[in-house]
Amino acid sequence: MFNKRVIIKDLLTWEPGSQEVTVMGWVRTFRNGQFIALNDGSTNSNLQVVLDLGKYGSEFQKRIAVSAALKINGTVIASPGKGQKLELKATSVEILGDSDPEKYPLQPKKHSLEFLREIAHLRFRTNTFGSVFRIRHALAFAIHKFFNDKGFLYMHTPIISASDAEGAGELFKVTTLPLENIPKNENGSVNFKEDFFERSTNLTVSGQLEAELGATAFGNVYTFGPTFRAENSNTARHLAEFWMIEPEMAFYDLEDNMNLAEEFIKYIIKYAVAHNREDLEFLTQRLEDEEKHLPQDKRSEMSLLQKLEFVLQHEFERITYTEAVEILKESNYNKKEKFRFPVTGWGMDMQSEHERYLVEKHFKKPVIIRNYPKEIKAFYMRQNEDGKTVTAMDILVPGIGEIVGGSQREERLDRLEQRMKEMNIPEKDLWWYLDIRRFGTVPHSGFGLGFERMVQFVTGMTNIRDVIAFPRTPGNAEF
RNA sequence: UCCUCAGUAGCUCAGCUGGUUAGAGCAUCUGACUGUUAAUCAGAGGGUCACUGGUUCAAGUCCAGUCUGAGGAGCCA
Repeated sequence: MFNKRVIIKDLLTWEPGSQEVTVMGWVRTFRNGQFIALNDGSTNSNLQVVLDLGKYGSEFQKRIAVSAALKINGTVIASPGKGQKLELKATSVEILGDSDPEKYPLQPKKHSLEFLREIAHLRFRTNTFGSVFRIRHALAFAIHKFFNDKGFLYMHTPIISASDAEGAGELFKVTTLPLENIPKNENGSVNFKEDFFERSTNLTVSGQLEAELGATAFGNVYTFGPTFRAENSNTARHLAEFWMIEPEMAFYDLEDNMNLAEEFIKYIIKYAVAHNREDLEFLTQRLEDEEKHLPQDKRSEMSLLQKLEFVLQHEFERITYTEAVEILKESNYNKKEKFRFPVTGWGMDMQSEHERYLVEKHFKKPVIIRNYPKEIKAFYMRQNEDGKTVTAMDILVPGIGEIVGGSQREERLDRLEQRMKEMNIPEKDLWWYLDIRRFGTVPHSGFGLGFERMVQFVTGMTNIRDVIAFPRTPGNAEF
């Protein structure tokens, strides 16, 4: 019988009254041969367990080492010591799993995030990663709740795909062909007829195109699944395997799309602020301690919790691409030539330093930029009447950059076909996508939100590798 | 992939213009103490100075290459 254990998070809210309970967890510290700080992952707060002096013998006490797993029976009493309201007076202690202190790498002290990344299988046992992953869970749950409450249908789009949806980026090939002896056609190309699917396939880079098929039947759908990009990107905000949320809505124009995206982002932040207060307070403190080493001008203007509250209380700034370029051109930064990449004018693809200037220096809050030049955006975005721009929108947030990319989709068959020709997208692979425009086509819109970037924004973690359990990046697929 | 910086004990780091047996805090081990909060006190063990090659009487320190990591850039979510 193991499931009668009391969860420490719940127990800590009790009024002590000599209740007899069983708790199980892992030792965080053992002080004075008498006091165990026990943690079961439900909260960063530890339960103080008090042992009777001399009752267990020194051999047994040695086994109460950091991260040993214990089952403890005891009574909940008011704590005479400072620092905790209650404690557990142990009546019996059982060691479920030993932890050799000579070999266990974690200590009750600060570790660098780089070091913890190398022991990702153990880093959940730290306060920082405990908080990050409880918040990650809460955000994932809030996302499903938000869409479910709005009547969206959760759609599972394929992981293995034959189409290169956005024409974007390098793909991971999926094959069962023998790598040491790949069957070839007469012209030397790979003979995919002999492959498992009898065609070339890869891991998905987006579920959007399939989600559009769902939206034009169910009205509102969303996907929430893994996404794969084989780009050789080595940055604090890119992963080869990441999770993406892609809502797709029929009868939505860009305005509706932006409204939904802003409401959505605020909803899930609000959920975390309401349900993960303790973890957010811990991470807020962590960031403040971190920034104590930095010079004054490098420190954040707001604490993590202040930043989240600020985002909740203010409208996102909404500007057009054209306005964004004007702001950049007129900025003191540009006039003093502080940008590494000069602002060349309309038609330029904004560099991250430009986006960061708009978000962090100029507006100091999330910004939605819409109506980009069609040349720098994907084929499926709806063309505006000016012949130059498409109804795209990106949402940029301080510290992270682009967190959402979306658009109204081109629902007019002739316009879509013309754009695909211009961009050399083969129509024959996407016949099903075009069919949607042939049979009851409707204005529709959607966006993609990078889940890990969202978790970064809410937790304040600066490296994306620290908000996913086992990060996949170039040269790294351990665990 | 490009640019910049770094790699010294299990962890975090010090080690000056090259010069004897390479240091500290924490952790670990031994002992003391016992209502502690990253407990405290005393002692002990622990190093291929990332790797390979070079310069030099002498290299942790200088040079070259390689590997690994971080920050920035590109690609993007």
